[in-house]
Order: sequence, then structure tokens, then C-alpha cells
Amino acid sequence: MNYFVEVIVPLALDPTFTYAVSEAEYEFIQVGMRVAVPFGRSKVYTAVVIERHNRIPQYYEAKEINEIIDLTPVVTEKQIALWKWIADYYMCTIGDVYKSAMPSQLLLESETLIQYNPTSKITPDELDDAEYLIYEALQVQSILKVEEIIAVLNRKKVFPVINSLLEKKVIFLQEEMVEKYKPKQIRYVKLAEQYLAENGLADLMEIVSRSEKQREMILKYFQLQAVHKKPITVKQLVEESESTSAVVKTLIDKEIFEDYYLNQDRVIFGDASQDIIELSDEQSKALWEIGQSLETKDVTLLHGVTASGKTEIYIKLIEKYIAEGGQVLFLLPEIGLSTQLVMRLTSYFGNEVAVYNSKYSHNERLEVWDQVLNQSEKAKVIIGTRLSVFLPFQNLQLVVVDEEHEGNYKQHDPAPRYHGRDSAIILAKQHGAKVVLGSATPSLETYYNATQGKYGLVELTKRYTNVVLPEVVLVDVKDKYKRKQMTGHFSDYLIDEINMALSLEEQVILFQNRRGFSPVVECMTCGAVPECPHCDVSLTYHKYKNELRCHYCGFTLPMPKQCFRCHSVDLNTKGFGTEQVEEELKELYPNKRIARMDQDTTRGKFGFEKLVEAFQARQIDILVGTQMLAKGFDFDNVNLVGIMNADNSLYHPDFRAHERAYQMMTQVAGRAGRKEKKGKVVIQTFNPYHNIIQQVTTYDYMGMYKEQMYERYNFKYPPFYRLVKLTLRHKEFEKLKEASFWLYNNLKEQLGIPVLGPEEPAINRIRNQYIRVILIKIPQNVPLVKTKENVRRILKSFETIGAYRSVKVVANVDFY
DNA sequence: AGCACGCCGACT
DNA sequence: GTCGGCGTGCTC
Repeated sequence: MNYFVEVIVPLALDPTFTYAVSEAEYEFIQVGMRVAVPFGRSKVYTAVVIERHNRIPQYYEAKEINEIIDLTPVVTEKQIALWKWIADYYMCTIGDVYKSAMPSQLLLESETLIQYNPTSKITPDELDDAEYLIYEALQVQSILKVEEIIAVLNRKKVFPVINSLLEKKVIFLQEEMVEKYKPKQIRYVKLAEQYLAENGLADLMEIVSRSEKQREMILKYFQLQAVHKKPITVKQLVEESESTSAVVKTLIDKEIFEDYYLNQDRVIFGDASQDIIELSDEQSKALWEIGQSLETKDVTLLHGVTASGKTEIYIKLIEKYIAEGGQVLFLLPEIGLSTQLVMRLTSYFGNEVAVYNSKYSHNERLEVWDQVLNQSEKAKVIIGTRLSVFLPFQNLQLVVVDEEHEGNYKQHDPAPRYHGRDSAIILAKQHGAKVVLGSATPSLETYYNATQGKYGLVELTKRYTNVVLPEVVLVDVKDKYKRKQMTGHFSDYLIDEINMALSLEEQVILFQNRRGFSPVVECMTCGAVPECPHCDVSLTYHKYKNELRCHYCGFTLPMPKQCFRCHSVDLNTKGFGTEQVEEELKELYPNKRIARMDQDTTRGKFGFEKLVEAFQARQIDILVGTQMLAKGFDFDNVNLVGIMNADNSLYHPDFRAHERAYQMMTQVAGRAGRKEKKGKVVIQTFNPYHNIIQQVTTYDYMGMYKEQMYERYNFKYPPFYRLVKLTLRHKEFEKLKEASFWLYNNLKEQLGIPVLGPEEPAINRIRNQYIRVILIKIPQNVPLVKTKENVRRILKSFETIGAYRSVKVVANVDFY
């Protein structure tokens, strides 16, 4: 009998791979265990077993695995099923998913090591120069890495030399698996067993009667034990008894104490607080409705206006599910921007919460993984970003997706290009768990699903403290300019409002959806605008460093003194960003404390938190910022919010621009008046009669929904059509053009559904690569899976055409 | 994706 | 003559 395992390797390769195992290994291995496998000529990868079988491969000989890494599975079958779903749905390989789903420590690294062969009979004069250099180096250091050999020889190609040395048997290769994770351990003490009996303490006192220090320590131990009922660390014991570790050592030597080590969990929160959450009538009703809805529907949308107190409802829900022993996943679009919410949940649930996101250290991530896998008490609730859908849940009962409409849930850059919310719904389905989606401004897709009865719907129309929604005032900037009532980018009305707020010692938030000082520099003589030499975009002016910067590739240029084309010195800046708003404010309010919040000022590790804290502590009077401001932070002392320019968010060449603009403005507006007082929102715009702006002012979500849905229907967009975007890149314009037409024509002919393109995007070159985009629109009545299979097939045949092989194609499903 | 192999141009 | 460029094919 032959024994094989089917494994996934952490590479962007479609197939799974077959390896041979011995009978004993076969018996031992379970699906979900990791094995180290040789792959290609000299690599060793950590693969995960997804099947055990006896089918002998017909066209090749299976290699043997190197070793089995785990004693028990670290990946569950449900996880593998989810990986398959993601790979299928988002059109990537399962290896891509595997690679990004696992904590890096579980994906061991292989490093090729070169070792001197002591039994070699070759003498140095039989070697050429390069070979001799390596030989010599190995006399000093018996093991060398390939990269060290590169350094020794001072050249890149070293394999021929290594190969020749291997042939001459001067050296041999060693593939060493490096286990990177070492759990941080803490030393604890406990009483030796014989003293655990009733009269143990008395016996002990007898034994140590001659040492006061030892007696004290033992008494302290009993005391601590009685109070905390938890394991006692050596450190704690030494500190509390004001003693030294020498005393501990003596007691251990006397076999009174025993020491032992436990892994420290690096993510530590305090004990659960005794916060008592009292729901308002409105909230209780919503909670009850969610419960009812989840009886029949797997997914329910909680649509509640800003500051309607969704968090309290989530907490009550979570409490109910963990009381039943289930695991709960709480998804956020971005941890960094939700500090307040995370604090709220962690302080409420204390040690039962674990946070999982990519910014945490690898060790912390691995700890959370293990806790979830082992259903630890410390990980009943997982708060995390989209990445958390990959955790090895055992008994998931509830998933909450907060700010469900956020674009951050979608991963764009490296494959897998998955959507956190949608993947979470699939994850929940596997576990038979319930899903609650929450938002003040639900995405059209979700709201559509709710109106179609696919999801349940619960609405909260009142704010938590019964404060009315802020009043929204529109300022027609065009008119204000005409009447000369503008100071810089501030209308007289907005200035009056700011003055009023400041005089009441309230804080003000101003929103400008663009960072930097002013986006572009223009020559006033010839109209030339400096552009990035690698990308097809204009450079952005950053006053702080007085330089021009490309937001796509990071290229920078010192601010030129003259126009690059006509050498005129008359250069001017067009448009404006957060930095300019901040400048103008400093002139208007020289005595006030003004701060700016955008990607540039929050870059540092806790830059964002620091700003939030400073604002909370009222050390900032006026805060200017980008989108970041819109993401759930609640401050009591803000009643005025100004939107500097509502228009630039309206005119993106994107079918979601209007929906996004509505969501963003509504969210920003929601920052105003969260406590007792009714807030005010001032929107400066050139288009006060634009529908979206009108809908924002009247909080007309339904109006926006209906109008946008009408457009989506007419122009064949989601939710009526599913979109797949194919992006092609190549450094040669002509080749790319030809290749993209070939692909377009084949898709068009074979799919029989709308295919658009191949379009040259507005930015048609990034990092010296030209770009073309093809858009596939899949109607509701056309089978999705079948269509994607066809697209895959066509892409395969595209790849077999020699001339197009160097053209990179990336598929992005549901890219919005 | 990596990575080796193999075939072509620019230098010791 | 070699070094190093990139196109091509393969990985169980």
C-alpha cells in the first residue's frame, strides 16, 4: 500500500501537491497538520495537509515529506473550506489565502545552509579560486548561509560554485527549519504537594522556624493564595514579601516550593469592569427585534443613526452569546481608528476579549490564534479587522460587523482580495452562527439584501440620549465668493459659528477630504503642472517639507523655483488640503490650539491615539482632518462640525462616489452634538442643490437609497450586477494594448455578458508600468460560479500565449 | 510566486 | 572569452 498526503504550499500556485508518507506517518497525520516538504530544487516549505489518500500519482513521482511539524491539527477543516471559498470566489490561489491567513510563525522559514564536510578528502590545491574562498571561509565558520557566500565571493551567482563543491563533496547542504516563535514564559511557584494537606502550614513553620525571611515568605504565599486564588509568580512573591530571589531558591532547594513556567499571554487586559449598561427603551426594543429577526434570518442589519447607541446593543448581544459558551467575532474596518470602541469592549469584557490585527506583533497574533483554537476563556470575544475571519474558530456563534459599509473591509493590494464582511458571512454560515451588520449609513448592497428579505432589518431612528440629530446648514460658496464674504476658504457664516462655539469653550471639528497643503502646483504662465516621472499623476505639494510628492509611488521632488517647461517663476497652488486649512486657521485664530489629523500627522506608532487623547483632554480647540474623523470617535464637547468643501467627494469617476459622499458627510456630521446639546453642521459647497447634499441635510437615507438604486439599475452596477475587474500591467504600452484587446475580445465573445474596456484608467501608468482595465458585469440571473470558471479558463489560455506572458493580470472580484 | 536554465549583448 | 540581462518552464 502506498500512502500520500495532499498539501497546500504557501505559494501563489493553483494546484495542491502530493507527497509520499510512510504508513506510520499516514496513521499519525490528520488533516490540518503542518508538514515540512521539499519543494523544487532546494526549498523547504511549511505545507498544510488537506487530505490523506492512497492514489499513486501517474505522471510524476511524489517526493517524501521531510517531517511532520504538529502533534495535533493547527488548522480546522472549516478553515480550509473557507480558504477554498475565498480562493474560488475572489479568483486567487488557495496558497495565497493560506499564506496570508496563517500567523507567520506557523509558516516556518527555510534557510539554505552550507556545511563543510569533515570527511572530505579534497586538498585545497584541487580547488579553483572561488571554491577555495568558500573552503577557507568554512574553516573559520563551519556553516554558511547562501547569502554569506554571496558576500564572501562578492558576486550574485554562487550556485555554480556551490554545485561544483557539492559534486566534489567538499560541502553539503542542510535545510534547517527555524522555529521563530518562543513564547515568553513566566516563572511561578507553588507549594510542594506534601504541604498541601490541612496541617501543611504548621509543618512548614516548624521546618523554617529558624529563618524569619523564609517564614515570612511562606506566610505571604498563603496570604496571596487566599486573596487571588491564582497562580503566584516568583516576581510577585519576592516583591510582596519584600524579600529576595535567594530566599525563593532556598525554599525550592528545601523542596518546600516548586517552580514552574507558564507562557505569558502578551495581550493582557484588566478584569472585566462592573460597568452596568442600561439600555434605553429604544435600544431594548432594537435588541429584542434583533433577537426576533435572528430566529429566522442568519444575517440582520442594524441600521441606526449616528450616536444611536449601537455599541450598547452589541455588548448585550455578545454577552448573551458568550453566556451560552459560544465564540464571538467582532469585526471593525480598521483597529487603529476605533480605539474608543475597542477600549469600551475590552473594559466591559475584560480578560474574555482578545484583539487581533495585523499591527500587533507576531507573537501576540500567534497567542490569539492558539487561544481561539483551544477555545480559551481569554478569547471568547475576538475584536479584529478582516484578518480575523481566518482564525481557527471552534464554536463561533455570533459575528458582528460594525460600520458594515466601510470600504476598508475589502483587501485590494495583495491577493487574496477578499471582503471581510462577506467572508465573515460565509464563515458564520459554516458555523451556523448569526451575523449582525451595523451601520448608520448601510452600503446599498446590504440595504438591498435587507429590503429583499434576505437579511433581517432593525432600525434605530433616535439618538441614544434623545438628542436630536444635528442641524445641517448649507453655505453656497459660489455666492459667498461673489459677495466677497470668504476669508481664504472660510465663509463668514462658518467663521461666525466657529467664533460662537469657541466662545462657549466648545471644540470644533473641520473636515477637509484631502491631505497635503494643496494638491497641485501650476505654472501661471504656461499652465504646466509637474507630474510624477513614474506614474501618470500630478505631484502633490506638501508645505511642511516644501516638496512635491507622488501619492502612488512615493517619489519626491524639492519644490521647484521655476516652471520646468517655461522657467517662469510664477508658480501657484491650486485647490486646497488639510494643511492649508490648518494654515488659514492659524492666521484666523492665532491664540487657539489648532491640530491636524491626516495620514501625515498620525503616521507614528501612536500618532492617532495621541491626537485623540489630546482632543479628549480638550488640549485642542479646532481639529482639522480627513476621513479619519468620520470613523466613530465620540466627543462630548463638539457641537460644531464644518465640512470645508463638500464637492470634491462628489466628483470621483466611480459609480460609488455618491453613495460614499453621502456616507462620509453623514458620518462626519454625526460627530456633532453627541451629548445633551443639539449640534450643528456647516457644509460649504458650490452645489447646494445637488441631490446628495440635499439628502445629507435632511438625513434622507431612503431618498439617497432609492435614487442611487435607480442609477445602479440603469447603469448595470451592483447590487444588480456583480463586477469583476481585471487589471493588466506591462511596461510596454503597445504590447499591453494588444494583449488587453485580445483578452477583451475573448471575454466578450465567450461570456455573452457585458464586458467593458479595455479602458485606460485616469492614472494610466504607475511605477513605469502601463495599466489597462477590463470590467466584467455579471447579471443577477447568470450563474456566478460558472462565469468565474469561464473567466479563469480564458485567463489560462491568455497565459499560454507566449507574447503576452509578461503581461500581469490581476482579477479583483467585488472590487468596490 | 520563486528559481534555475538557457540564450543573447557589454565589458575585463 | 565572462558577467549579467531577461524570456521560459517547472514546482508534487
